[in-house]
Amino acid sequence: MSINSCIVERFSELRELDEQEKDLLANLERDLKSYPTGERLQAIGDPASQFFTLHSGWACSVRVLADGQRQVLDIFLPGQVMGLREMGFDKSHAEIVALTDVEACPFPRTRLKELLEEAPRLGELFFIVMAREQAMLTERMISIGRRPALKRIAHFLLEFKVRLGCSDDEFEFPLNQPVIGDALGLSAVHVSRTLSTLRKRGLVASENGTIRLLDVEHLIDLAEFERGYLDCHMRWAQE
Amino acid sequence: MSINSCIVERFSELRELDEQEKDLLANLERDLKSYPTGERLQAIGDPASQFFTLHSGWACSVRVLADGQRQVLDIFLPGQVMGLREMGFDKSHAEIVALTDVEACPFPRTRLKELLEEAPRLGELFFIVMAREQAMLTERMISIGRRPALKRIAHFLLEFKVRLGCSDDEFEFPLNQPVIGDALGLSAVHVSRTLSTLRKRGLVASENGTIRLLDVEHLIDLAEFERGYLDCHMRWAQE
DNA sequence: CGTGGGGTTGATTCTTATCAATTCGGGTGG
DNA sequence: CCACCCGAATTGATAAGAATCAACCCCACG
Repeated sequence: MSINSCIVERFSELRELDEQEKDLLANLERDLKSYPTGERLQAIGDPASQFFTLHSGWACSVRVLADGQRQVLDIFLPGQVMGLREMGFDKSHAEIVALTDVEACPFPRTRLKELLEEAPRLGELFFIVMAREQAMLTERMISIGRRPALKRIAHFLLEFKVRLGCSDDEFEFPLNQPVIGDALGLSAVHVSRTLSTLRKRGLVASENGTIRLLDVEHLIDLAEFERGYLDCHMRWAQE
Repeated sequence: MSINSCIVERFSELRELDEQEKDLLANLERDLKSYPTGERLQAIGDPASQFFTLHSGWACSVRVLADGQRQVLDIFLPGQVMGLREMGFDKSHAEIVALTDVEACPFPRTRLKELLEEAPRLGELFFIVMAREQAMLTERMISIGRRPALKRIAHFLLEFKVRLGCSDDEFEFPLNQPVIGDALGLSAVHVSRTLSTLRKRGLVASENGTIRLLDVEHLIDLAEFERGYLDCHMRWAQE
């Protein structure tokens, strides 16, 4: 393949893949299209007949309520398959929106079905991927339901440190405050205030799209962040 | 099989099953154990090496925070597989608790793997089941994040009407107010007040474990409940 | 008969939303 | 180069929604 495939990279973290499996996965990421920031890749009510692999940039799925309020459901990073949740439904229940300039590859859901027939051993990996995404959903549900704003945001930031796999404590973070609010069930104004107190406490620093976690241990403590959260071990799939 | 199998019933709603598939599924529900109300089927940190099929009664998965607050993640009804989300992780991230007297069948996760090897066509159905559960999670995340208590509870009640598949507007509803609160990110006290205003408005009535929706149309309107939500069509799996 | 869990109700407090005004920085066009 | 505009972020003042605390009732159950 000419481009390096993010999805192959991701899945390789779960289990050693053979060449056929790698090829099949990489095919899901072959025909990249570019979408500018803010572009809507999928609208509510669209027939749920296609998925997307995200190759570069950040995206999210979001549900808009009657009064204009928004709830962000997922934040997608490169290597993720977007739309898997719509599997089993006729119509999409959420929009998919590009949060930065994005390269993604749309593919029909039948392709996934074919792929699983050709390489049934990949099915298990898709299960694990879905389970991991559910774990992120439930963790955010816990945040929104039971944690105050400060812990919510601290937890949210730590989650990205883990998801991005950066050993460093400074990373690109292109989410603006309204998006953070819509992901965490807060108003943009309150996100601003809360980030500001995190800054005042010397826990984080940020400048134009980059965030730096100044005291990870303290943050983990504050957020009751579970170490090992999201560790999907290769062991599992290899048993 | 001697007992009728709830899980076979459930899966049959998604696709016509052949006899082998039915047998394999029914096997997951063969060795029923009884758990009294309040019993913990699984604890946090338990090795995530087994799942449960729920045969009768209601159960939930719940996460307890350091300060004792709780967030209920799922409410399980008969025919559901409990613990699927832990797939891919070493340790369980949530408790599973019996909300009523319960009959359930624990089985090792390896059984699921074997089953999928013997009947690969069932894999797709498990995907759809997981997607449907994710849809319920996201819908509740939207409630908790963005809907006021009245709409939250209205939506919650309507969801059970759909999940229970009861054409009637009156059904068994064994959840007490603390549990409802923990599922919806509210305090038990506020659940009481909110249910009371729903009653005052003539929208619902309830007595000892039974609830009656007096004005479903109005409730749907109030909750912005999407008709067709959770309709996983047989069509999908049959394509 | 006590006991404890669930439910209700009232008073008060706390967190967060909302509304509004201001600043800042980055683009755009004259 | 500057005036302008716009979106994002900040800050203050106020309001709304829900939590908390507390008292009480009811009832099933030992």
